[in-house]
Amino acid sequence: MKHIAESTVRRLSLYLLFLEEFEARGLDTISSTELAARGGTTSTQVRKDLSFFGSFGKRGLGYPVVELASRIRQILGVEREWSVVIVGAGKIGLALAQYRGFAQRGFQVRAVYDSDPAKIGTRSDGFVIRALDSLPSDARVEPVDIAVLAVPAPAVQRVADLVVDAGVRAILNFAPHQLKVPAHVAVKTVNMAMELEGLSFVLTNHDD
Amino acid sequence: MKHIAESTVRRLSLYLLFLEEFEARGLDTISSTELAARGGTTSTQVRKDLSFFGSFGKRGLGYPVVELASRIRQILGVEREWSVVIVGAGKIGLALAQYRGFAQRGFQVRAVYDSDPAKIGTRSDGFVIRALDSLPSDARVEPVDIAVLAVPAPAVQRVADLVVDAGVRAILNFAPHQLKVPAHVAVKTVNMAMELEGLSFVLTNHDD
DNA sequence: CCTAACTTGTGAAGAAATTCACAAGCCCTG
DNA sequence: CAGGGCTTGTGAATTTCTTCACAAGTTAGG
Repeated sequence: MKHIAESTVRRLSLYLLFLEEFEARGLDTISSTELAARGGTTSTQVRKDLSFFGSFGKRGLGYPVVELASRIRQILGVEREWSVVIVGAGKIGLALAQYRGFAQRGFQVRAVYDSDPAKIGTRSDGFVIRALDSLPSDARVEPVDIAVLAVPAPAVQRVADLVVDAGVRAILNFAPHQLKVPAHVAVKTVNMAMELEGLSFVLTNHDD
Repeated sequence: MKHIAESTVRRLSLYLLFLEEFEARGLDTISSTELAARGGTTSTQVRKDLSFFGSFGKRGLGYPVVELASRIRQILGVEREWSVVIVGAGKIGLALAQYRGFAQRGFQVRAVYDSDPAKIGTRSDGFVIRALDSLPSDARVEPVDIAVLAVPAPAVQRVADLVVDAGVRAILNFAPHQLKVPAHVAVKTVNMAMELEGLSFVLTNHDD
């Protein structure tokens, strides 16, 4: 398959979000124009994005909502379940552990890890915090697809190395630190301060 | 000024992160190559990004670490303080309220709001949860630059409308919902499930 | 002071992403 | 069953972003 741009994948996620809203409202079909209006993009962009994966619409009519949603889920790989672990039982880690948005999309949080002895063994939101050291052996028993890292920046590279060694092939990193991982491991970093900086830039350089 | 790409701004944030590391390590100068290696980009990209804003380096030598960091802070508008409020005193909102990464960059969390009467008035991490209804009058007394929205998706548009009416000009949205706001308001949405979907896509379509 | 080894800054080239423009298909109405 | 009004799918054009290539400036060493 031709290389798909990251931006296209992000938009597909958005489209899926809207399709599920439309699905809930019982609509049968939706046009690229409606989908675009909802997501702040253009109808051409919607059609181009979808065209990379096939032809899902009917000319003159639009796209069948349920079917398109299902196809996008397939494309994104979210029609199956993914096994997720959270590393870091701080405020952010625990908030993520109980976040419903993950489960809704088939991301099953299996366990929460921490290296702080004071936290290990304690219960929070139905999770018993496990020792980080036990992650590799746990992962052998029950493979982990995605590790969410919510640990302090100075520790995150070490933790990333550990989860990669444990066979994890995708990492969602919340620490403000750029990870170095082998090529076969996918990483996304969410840097919340960076997002605010983006807003700060706009506020500062906005000519009004 | 020429229009600056979002991707450039994101990279500037990254450069600043690295520069502060270098600063802490006491290095005087840094080359575009070193900066690039650290952030997974190319030296040309670094120089091009910086060139939009001026010439900060010395040929043959590199960039003065402290000065470049300071200039980037200026460009991003983070050499000043920004007044931030959090709306939504759920797990995620409270985690964000106490997140140190914000304060480190001059983003001062002034207050946490919620509309749940059971939460209003309770104390958490040093914040007394305020009634969402009081946000507009609070904002008149002490202006709010940025609102961070950590409320359920169905409520977020209503909340966004409220904070925009209260004079907020930038929103960081954590709800999985695309906001509609007036043109003069800057919005960034962090959709955590969407990030996982991006990883899911890579895991699914990765040919190995 | 001259040369070698770096490094920046930047037009120009190249690649990638988005938008344009339109043929082709579908549905509804009369 | 013909025509009008929509809508998709997609090559081509355009715009945007990245990379190339190199002149020009700096330092260090002999």
